[in-house]
Amino acid sequence: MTNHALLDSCPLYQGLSPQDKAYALSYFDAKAKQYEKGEFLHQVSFPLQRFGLVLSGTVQVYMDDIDGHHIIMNHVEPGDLFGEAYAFLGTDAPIYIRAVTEAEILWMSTARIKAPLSPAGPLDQELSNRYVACLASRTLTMNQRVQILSRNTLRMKLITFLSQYAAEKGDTFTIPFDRASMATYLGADRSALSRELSRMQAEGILTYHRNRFQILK
Amino acid sequence: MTNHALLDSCPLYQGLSPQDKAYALSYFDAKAKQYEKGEFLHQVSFPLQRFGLVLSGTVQVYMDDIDGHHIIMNHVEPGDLFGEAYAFLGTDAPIYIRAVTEAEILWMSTARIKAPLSPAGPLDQELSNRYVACLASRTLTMNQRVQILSRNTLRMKLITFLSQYAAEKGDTFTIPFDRASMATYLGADRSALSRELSRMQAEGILTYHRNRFQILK
DNA sequence: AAAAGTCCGTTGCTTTTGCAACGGACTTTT
DNA sequence: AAAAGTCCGTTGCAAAAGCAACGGACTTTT
Repeated sequence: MTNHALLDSCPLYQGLSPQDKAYALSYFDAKAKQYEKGEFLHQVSFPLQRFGLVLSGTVQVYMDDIDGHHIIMNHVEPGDLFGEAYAFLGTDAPIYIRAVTEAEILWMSTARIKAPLSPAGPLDQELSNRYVACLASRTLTMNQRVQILSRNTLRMKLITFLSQYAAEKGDTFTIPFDRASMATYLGADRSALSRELSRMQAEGILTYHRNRFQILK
Repeated sequence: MTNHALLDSCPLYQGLSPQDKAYALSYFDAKAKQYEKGEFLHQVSFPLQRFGLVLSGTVQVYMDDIDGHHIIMNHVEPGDLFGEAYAFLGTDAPIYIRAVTEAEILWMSTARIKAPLSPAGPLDQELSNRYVACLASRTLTMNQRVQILSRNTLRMKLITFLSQYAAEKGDTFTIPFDRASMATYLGADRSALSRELSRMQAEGILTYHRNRFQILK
């Protein structure tokens, strides 16, 4: 059975009554599926038929470059969506999607968005709008990512990255990355990242332990 | 009068009959406006009410970082859209939009997407789908950008950047950037970029003159 | 409890990059 | 035609960052 409590943390379902949630689940033709740690949810160069909502666990969307480096496109935690754009376009998706931990995914279809029932039910337009809003928000998220990656020193990337968390969560927060993933996410080397974090801590800019950070000034 | 020929190069209007184009223009409540070189189309922290289609000229969407560097979010040429996501969400847009050259912009509204007429005309759903497809494509474009920026050496950024053009246009192509903008787009220093390009030319990887490139291997 | 595995900080070394500054080719203005 | 402006390559130098390797703390497995 699908976890209705978690659905509330996803903008697609947020605040809907139980009946409306049930309607929404059928609107998106939602199907849950379980994955083991390390399992691939999608392989390069297949079209992505559906987009996913992470119900539990963590998922990463990434590409590989020639040197064998991963490029993290999207790091997905419970309540977050992935693949909305690919699913709508139906084009080949040159990405890997992999379960970082054991994970449960709710797979959904865009068919009703593209071809609404006629006459459309009262909720249909609302759900369509929510989906489009998610798609638009994705653009904003990626803008933030570009903002980080465009900085030309690692320190500035870090400051931008951490500021974005601080803006949302306050001075103290936990990030969903280990060091290696964080480095990949920032487009940098892990040791260079550790070194820079050390320096910034020594300079009194911040404090941290593992993936928990506190910004001091 | 709006240039109907150019509309055909925009996925929103492509292939529509003249009557359908006229309908589409009213569907999006399209209004054209002229801008001088250097003029701002939008300033930081105002909500963006409409999204734009560049009819002529060039427009850049960018942010500024603390050091006064520009971060190019979107470089927009005739036939391209900008601001689709902000316009739909109606949130504050922390960006500058500026005419790089004299430009004519077709400003459009998302009102009909959010609240379709009922009953909807036969074209309405098609136009809505086209808009959403544009939004989804934007995500893919930004993915490509992230792919470039995630690379950890300038050379790899360059190879990724140029490969993306080569994949689309073949071995020889012209890019829409001068060196300074190209460097900003790659998140790098202009002189470092020039240096790396020189090296790659010396190594026989490519040939270039100004913004025209030929990939040799 | 030992062994294996994971995560992370550290460091030496080399390469890359940013920064600042200059000059040449070319275009536009006056 | 001179002057001003723009664009771009070049270079010296200092700082930054990648790479590789090691070791310690901690967790999980056997």
